[in-house]
Amino acid sequence: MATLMAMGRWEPDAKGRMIRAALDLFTERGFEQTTAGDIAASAGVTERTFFRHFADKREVLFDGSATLQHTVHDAILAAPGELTALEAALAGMAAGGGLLQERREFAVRRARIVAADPSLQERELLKLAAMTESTAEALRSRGVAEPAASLAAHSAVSVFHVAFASWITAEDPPGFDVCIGRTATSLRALI
Amino acid sequence: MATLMAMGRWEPDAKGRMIRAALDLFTERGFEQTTAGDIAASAGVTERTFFRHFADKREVLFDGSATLQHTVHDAILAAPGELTALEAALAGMAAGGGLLQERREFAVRRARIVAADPSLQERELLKLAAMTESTAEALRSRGVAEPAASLAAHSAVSVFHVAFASWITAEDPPGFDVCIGRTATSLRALI
DNA sequence: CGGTCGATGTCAGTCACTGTCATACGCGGT
DNA sequence: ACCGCGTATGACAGTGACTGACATCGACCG
Repeated sequence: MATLMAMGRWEPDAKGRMIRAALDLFTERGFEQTTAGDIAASAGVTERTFFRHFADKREVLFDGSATLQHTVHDAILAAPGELTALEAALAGMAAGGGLLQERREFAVRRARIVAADPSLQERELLKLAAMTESTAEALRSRGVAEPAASLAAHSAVSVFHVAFASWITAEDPPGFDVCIGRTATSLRALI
Repeated sequence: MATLMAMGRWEPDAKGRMIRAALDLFTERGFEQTTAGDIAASAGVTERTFFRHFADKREVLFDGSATLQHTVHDAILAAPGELTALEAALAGMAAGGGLLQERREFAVRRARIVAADPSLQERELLKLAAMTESTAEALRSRGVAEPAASLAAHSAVSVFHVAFASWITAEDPPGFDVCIGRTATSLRALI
């Protein structure tokens, strides 16, 4: 029962060590100036092991994205039935924001690294696109038809995106749900 | 006067030949199974020349993106002053759609290739993000404040995205502006 | 104590991309 | 017609991201 998950031959939590090492090295030298071998060595493993844990060099910065996506998806399904499509999707985004809120320091460091490299922004956009599709699927499960489901999903993720930017920038961080609420209000004023 | 632009040492339009060769090879074998050297050889140049014309292998499929972005940007600036932020942004998207409409066959083949490879979807998302930022900047030039400018830009590009998907899928292609109009109507119904 | 399974190390290989230098074409000047 | 000159290209070597194949080690299971 002590070896339920992961753990390799030597020290435990090889994946976590690589994630932390990558965050440090990327902060010091930048993403491009850090090789996969550097990260692996810094974590006490070989380069080959790095690529067994992460599909590519960028993925080391996106370990929590699947969890975030599932949290959002589940929150949408669990939202009160009387909510509109957009309201339910926004409730999901607020739930996802709660996850980030618990590790704001990590989120800020990570955001700085991503902002400095276009290839990391690409990957971030791909994760957001996956969250958009997952959100649309959840809305369809609630009986929302196309193209309303896709549009509501895109709108909600856009709100998440804009709200995240303001939350990460703020010096005195308000709650993520507050940022989402403000941004959603601005969106409603547009139409 | 015959050598105003481009032209290499041998045959003219090396860039155009590489773009067409890439489209053919990607269609036949797929993106990953085609090397940059394959495309170059098929176009009668060396691999090194390929990378002189395109920043990376994926860019060969995104040659028109800068033109599209500028067209959208200019159309927003040229839109009637009495339009709301979202209306002006949507007018820009319709103008951009007009560009794609002129080469629908190319757009369809290209879309199929992109849909089959995640790394190409990443690049497409990055181009859309650039268009979003450019759109937001144009709206700010019209006096729209933040976060309304960013949100209107995100909303308009989302409409463009969803409308494009329906336009590319349709067997009997309606006008792109019609698709945008329908999608925009669905968006307004959300809120 | 031997067998099995999973995570790791090792090594060779492909391909995307880059820097450098030599070369050849088109063009303007004389 | 000849001569430089700028620019696009060819040739070549090198780095780093990733992958496949195989051997090894350690923990658990009987």
